[in-house]
Amino acid sequence: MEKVKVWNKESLITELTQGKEFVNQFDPLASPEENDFLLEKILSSLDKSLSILNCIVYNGTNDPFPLRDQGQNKKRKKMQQWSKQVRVYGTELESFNHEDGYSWRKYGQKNILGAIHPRAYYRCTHRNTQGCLATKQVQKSEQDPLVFDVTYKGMHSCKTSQSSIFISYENQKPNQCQIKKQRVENLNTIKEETVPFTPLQCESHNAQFFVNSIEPFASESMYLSLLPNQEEEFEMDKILKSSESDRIVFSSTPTSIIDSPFSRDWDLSVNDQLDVHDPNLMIDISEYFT
DNA sequence: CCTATTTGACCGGA
DNA sequence: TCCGGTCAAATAGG
Repeated sequence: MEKVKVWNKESLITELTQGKEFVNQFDPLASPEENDFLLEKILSSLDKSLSILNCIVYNGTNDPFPLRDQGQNKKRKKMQQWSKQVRVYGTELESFNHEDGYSWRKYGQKNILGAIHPRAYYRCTHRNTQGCLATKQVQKSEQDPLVFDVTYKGMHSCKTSQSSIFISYENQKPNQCQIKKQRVENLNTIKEETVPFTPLQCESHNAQFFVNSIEPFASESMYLSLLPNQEEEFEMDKILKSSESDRIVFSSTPTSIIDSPFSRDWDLSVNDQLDVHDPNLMIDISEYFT
């Protein structure tokens, strides 16, 4: 399972604050060298902030990447579309394969006029089997070779997501926590069973997760993946391992997104609860279920 | 053999 | 007609 680095809001605030500091220090009367230096710092802060935003967990809104022309009662575009930039690290650079919770199949690549890098076209692997029409386009950024522009088109209608824990906000009563285990029996049917999973259990197992990714098409839910080195006694991991095609819905409380513990905590006042091995972020999920 | 990727051909909107 | 997006045959690889 691929790990995706996650940053928290504090890092974002730190970066932005730092950027603001640099802006404040900017003095038109200062030497060009000094201001160049400051400008570089400002740009760097903004760049880092953007990177953090690209990785940060989305919570409260249904559409973290709103369309520009999403106005009033105007006709919707034929297909929803949103873009984001993804920064890659180390070895990912060579073979860009950003794990976003869905499986994609490449179906084309084009050189784009005026662009240095070609654009790659992907569609959902389950297009043929489940008629899922989601697609995405990936193009290396010209400004930063570590950044990829990713444009998503269409919503996923497919039901499979391998080896992911799926936290769902929907239809929950307060202070309940359960795992819905979904097994894809065949291409058309999904068998679902509910496994109780209390906050106590979360705590006793010291459940820690890497946030894998949060995608706009999963805006009311999020994918988490288990830490690979905590597998032995951890019940959920056993469940995960029981089938390649298992999908686990890890359900929690809220009656509304706004009141969601995620929207509260996902403002990532994640401080002490977090075991931070920079730059990866681990989240003790027990705090979200109290 | 099956599935995924590559890549030139093709299509259609501007 | 140009160009971005998709198709599909060829190819790769397990």
